[in-house]
Amino acid sequence: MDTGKVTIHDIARRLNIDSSTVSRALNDSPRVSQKTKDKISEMAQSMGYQRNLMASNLRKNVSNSIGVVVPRISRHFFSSVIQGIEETAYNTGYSVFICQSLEELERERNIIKTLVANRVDGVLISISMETSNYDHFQLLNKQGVPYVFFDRHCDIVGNNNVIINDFKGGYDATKHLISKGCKSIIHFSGPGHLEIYKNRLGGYKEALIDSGFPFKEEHVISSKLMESDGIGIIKSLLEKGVEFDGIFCANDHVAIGAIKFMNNLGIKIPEEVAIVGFNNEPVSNVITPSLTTIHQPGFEMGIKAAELLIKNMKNQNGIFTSETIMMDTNLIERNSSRR
Amino acid sequence: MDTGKVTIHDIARRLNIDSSTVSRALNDSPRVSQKTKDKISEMAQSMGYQRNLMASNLRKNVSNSIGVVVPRISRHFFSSVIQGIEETAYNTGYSVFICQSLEELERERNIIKTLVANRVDGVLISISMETSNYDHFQLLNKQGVPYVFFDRHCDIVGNNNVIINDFKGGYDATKHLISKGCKSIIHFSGPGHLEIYKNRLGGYKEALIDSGFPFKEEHVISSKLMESDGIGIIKSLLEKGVEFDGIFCANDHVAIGAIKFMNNLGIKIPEEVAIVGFNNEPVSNVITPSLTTIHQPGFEMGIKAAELLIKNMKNQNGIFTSETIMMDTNLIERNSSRR
DNA sequence: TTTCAAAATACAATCGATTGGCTTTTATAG
DNA sequence: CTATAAAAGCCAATCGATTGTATTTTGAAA
Repeated sequence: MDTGKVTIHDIARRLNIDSSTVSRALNDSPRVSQKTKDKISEMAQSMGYQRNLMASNLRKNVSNSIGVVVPRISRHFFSSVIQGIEETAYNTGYSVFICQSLEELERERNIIKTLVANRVDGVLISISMETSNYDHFQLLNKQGVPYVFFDRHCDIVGNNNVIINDFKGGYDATKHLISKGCKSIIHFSGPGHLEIYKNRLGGYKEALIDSGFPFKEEHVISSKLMESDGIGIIKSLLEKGVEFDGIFCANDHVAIGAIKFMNNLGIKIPEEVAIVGFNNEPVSNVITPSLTTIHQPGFEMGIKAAELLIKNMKNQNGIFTSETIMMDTNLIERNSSRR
Repeated sequence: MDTGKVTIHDIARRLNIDSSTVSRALNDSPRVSQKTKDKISEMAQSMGYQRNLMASNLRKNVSNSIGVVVPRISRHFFSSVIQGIEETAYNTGYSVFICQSLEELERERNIIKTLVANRVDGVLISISMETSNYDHFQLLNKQGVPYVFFDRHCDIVGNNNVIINDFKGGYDATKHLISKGCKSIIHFSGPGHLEIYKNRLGGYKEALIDSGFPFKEEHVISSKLMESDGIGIIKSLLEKGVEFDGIFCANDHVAIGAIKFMNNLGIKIPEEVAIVGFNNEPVSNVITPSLTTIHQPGFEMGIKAAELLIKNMKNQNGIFTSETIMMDTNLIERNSSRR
């Protein structure tokens, strides 16, 4: 079957030499003379040769690519991480497969399978909200594909992780509200099985206790942290007559929903209720009042995660190490808590 | 070299049959008996076999994948288009390579090369702001890789495009401002060589003329449409003493910048200046006042673009057709122009 | 039991690039 | 002019799956 595409054999035939010499020349091997190299690369150029990576990779048994699995690329945080990953990958000659689980476990499973079938050399994963079962990652172990979790990780030991210090983020956010005089602080938490939300909650709890405030179960409300959840939660809190003067939200979206709704009700932010988000999404600086939030170094995280993965990919003497890199957050004070 | 990965040959050896039978069985060929198929798939399962797509694709001379090139995945519009593309691709069995040019021509060039080297079966492109030279797309023609432009297209005939009716969008936005009583409307335009901005500008012009207003060169200001540009442009307009009571922005970001800056100056929106954006980015509904904008059906566009591409990929009898699908926009009225 | 088409399976080439081993060419020294 | 080591290049196997052709097996009819 003639595909119309030029191969090293075509070049070899034209120059009346062997295809192995062409291959070596194009790879700048010392086993080919400069004169021949020049002749070959000129011919390759003029014939419009493009190396077939599928063939090359098959032979070399690598793919020179890494897979990235995120819940959604549209989330600012994830797209900055991806930026960082691509930066490192680009500099080290890897190409990047970006995949979205859309927060669905089923898709996450399929993605892992496809990545394995495509023989990626490594995988970077931030798990979906639905992911509470980790069996599908065993496929990576079985196939000897190194992988690193970033941000949303699993509570399994022996993994490689690059994570945010969510505990400190939650702690700082809560302490900040306390320092602003809040006496009764609600926490909008995420799905309970996700480590990051457990840790943010943990930080919240400890900050309360450290400051001599009681921790109340009923002050923690879990949801999927969508904008609409913010509205619903505020509504039901008011209906139940729960008193509060501060909210720490586990992400910015749910905070935005809450702010919009409270703005409509005429509840004054930050005077009556101060609010802190998490993620530093671009919207957080656009809403009125602007939202105090916890910044996560997404770009740097991407770089670190890719570096850790590549380190593991090179270290293919069968010895897998496990390492967890924790990255620091910082609080950005804006008007939603400035008083 | 033993890679530890199971191949059809390993399965064949274990069952004492030929690897071709294993291959046919796993592909559910009628040439293999049901009994053998069962035996093989059971063994494949238990040995943890995963098809090597690199080998399979090499042999079949396809990759079952399409490449997508966008300026940035973090732009809401592009991520919705990608969602649509993935939807279609997923349903037709293709996997998707997502790549970001980051608005740089150089990266766009490299991406095209890498995609070609990876032998993608087709490419979907939305060009970068720097792209005014189209030579690198010739590589796709030379290699016989079909491609479709979406949103940001080239002004070359014979291409396949799925585009927004930018002219109508610009026309509607301007007409809307006029209907709200604006007498002097400024247009924040994008880089002049991009078709989409030319067309939005064209719509603006026609709407003015249709309504008996003069079109003034000095009312059109071009920039890269970043948030910071919005601030800068307003500043310089005020310094120059240009009078205006309406702004039509070629994207939402530049509009956000302008709104923030005018809010700070105490210029009342929409009373003193009404403003309309373009893209319906999520922030447009978060800023105060909320931004009237032109919605583009990103998701649907992704579906259409992928469908058109796949149609072209199948139609590989050498006859290339060219088709341009134009998608309609609609104006979303919000507070920045409600009066 | 033989016959023979149909069904099932085996053989071998192939996709395009890479690479260890072997042969030819070249250049230098004796 | 020959010997010989180094340089250059060729040969052939290989990566793993697919597929056209050839061969064997099966089962049913004669």
